[in-house]
Amino acid sequence: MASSRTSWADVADAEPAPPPPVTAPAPAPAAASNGPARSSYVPPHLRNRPASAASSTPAASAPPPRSTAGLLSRPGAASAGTFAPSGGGFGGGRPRGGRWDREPDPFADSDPAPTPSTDTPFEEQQNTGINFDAYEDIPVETSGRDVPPPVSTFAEIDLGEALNDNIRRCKYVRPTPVQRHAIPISLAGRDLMACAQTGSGKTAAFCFPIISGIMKGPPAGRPQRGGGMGMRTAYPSALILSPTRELSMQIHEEARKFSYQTGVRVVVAYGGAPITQQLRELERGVDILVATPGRLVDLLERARVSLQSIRYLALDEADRMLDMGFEPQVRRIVEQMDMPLPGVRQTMLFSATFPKEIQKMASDFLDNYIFLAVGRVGSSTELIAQRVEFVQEADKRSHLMDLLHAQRDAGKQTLTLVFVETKRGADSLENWLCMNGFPATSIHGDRNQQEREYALRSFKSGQTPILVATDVAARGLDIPHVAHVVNFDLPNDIDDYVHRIGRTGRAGKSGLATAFFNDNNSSLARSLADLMQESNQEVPAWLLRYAARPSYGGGGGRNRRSGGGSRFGGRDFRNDSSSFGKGGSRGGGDYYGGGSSGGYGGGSSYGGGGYGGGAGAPSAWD
DNA sequence: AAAAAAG
Repeated sequence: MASSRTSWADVADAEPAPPPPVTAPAPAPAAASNGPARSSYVPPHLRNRPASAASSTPAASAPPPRSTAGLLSRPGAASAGTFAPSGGGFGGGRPRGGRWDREPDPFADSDPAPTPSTDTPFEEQQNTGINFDAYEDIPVETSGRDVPPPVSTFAEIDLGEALNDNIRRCKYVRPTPVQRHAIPISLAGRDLMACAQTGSGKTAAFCFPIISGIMKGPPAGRPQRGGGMGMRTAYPSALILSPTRELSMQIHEEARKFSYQTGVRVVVAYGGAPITQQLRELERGVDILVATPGRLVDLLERARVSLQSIRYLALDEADRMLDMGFEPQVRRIVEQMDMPLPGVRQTMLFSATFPKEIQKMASDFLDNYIFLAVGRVGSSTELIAQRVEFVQEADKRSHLMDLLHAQRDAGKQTLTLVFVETKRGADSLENWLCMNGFPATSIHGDRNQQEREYALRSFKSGQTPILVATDVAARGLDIPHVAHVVNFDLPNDIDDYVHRIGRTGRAGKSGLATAFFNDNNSSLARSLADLMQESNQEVPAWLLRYAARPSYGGGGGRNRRSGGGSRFGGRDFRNDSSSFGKGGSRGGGDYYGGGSSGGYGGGSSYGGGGYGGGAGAPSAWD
């Protein structure tokens, strides 16, 4: 995810964002006054329009009159002269400040930098030397019909004044590669399947067009047919789905920054938290709903949310959303509720890894889409030093202790993220670490949401600089200052490994990833060795010997990436004439290239120079 | 086989 902290553009200028200017809110424009006072929420496309237009807004989901959060501060609302200040409505002439909710400042630093207790301040470890010229060399592959050309500046895109202000507040100077390509595609209304790194502004890449589109979008009068929906049903215009609660929270925080003072309302809904507050937020109006699947299904069943006004659908970590565990739920949401069909809505799928099987499945959700791949996997991990050590199960704990001791003795105050395979394993390792005097906490799906959030906060702040985690923390989470990722237990899927180690080495900093390998991981040997080689990492001889062994059940190159060393991050399966459907359980198929001619084959043409180059490209493919 | 996601 692109938080303001990890955006490339942001890193160039690492000061904290200044508080946003205090804009004097104009008197709230009056809205339709011929209806009951409850109609205080006006969809953005009707805002700043003559009252007559607004008055046609169905008021079905209208909240009580205290709810004009976005409206108050929307710059456009300052030109409220067009609004007839007809009395009543939702508040012409209401004193500012009064009972009106002010849009909270999303740029306020609610997430302070870690406060290390020892010598080395984090700031000194921060690499601020971003080489922006490196952008130009990033390999990009697009396919599909009539691909809109990329832009190189935000100025070339008309995102509107309010959005431009927020881009400035986020200190984004230039669009990142994925933004340069994805934003014009999205603004052109095209569906998109994008392979993109996080930390390169992926969240912004789909949020900007959505926000912009909602602001200037066509009046999509709220559907009234059916009548099944109640008065309190919310009709979001955009839906962003993500696989974990914490990732949804993170996207929500980002989206709030991007939509600050635009009048576009972003609401998040996820499980494990009391639903009542989420319902209240929804009642106040929602343009963009960020959600995890389970809670959304709940809301849909309660008819508190309807998807019939959805114009934009975005799946973050799309390959995860469509894998075995999630697919039924996601299909239900996308195909069996009241969501407009592909071709009517606009659909955007983002992920770092896109197995061909999942690409095929995903194409069900898309219409005449463009495939976009930005960057090269091999170089993306070059900033991360990868080590593999042979450690028997029984020796893992003492080995980990050695690592942590060494780190401590080196005087490094660093955040260390330790991945384990099971929730139970996470608990017991955390417990063991604490017993041995290491400040550790843990996050996994059996901990309650409060505990999960507290653990993450405590880790981020440096208060508990060791976090033991299951794969709940493997994807998308932007945790600055993680210097070391330990794969205490290796995952079974190389893609998971890529996502896990991508928690470090972000935003131009170098990172270290250490894996404990033993016989239990032999099925991963081949793909791990390949990945390391392609990332210019030194592969231990013993691992190569493992890799050379015919792996159980696998045979041949089943678990291996093809493409002659090019691991360029994904190819459009539509361009792949060979048959690749055979026997592909996860981890088995060749995701990254079906033919010998990879899009950017030969890797070395990009090696060292442009993208990686130590210049500070984020290194995770998320 | 495990993890995640509803309560």
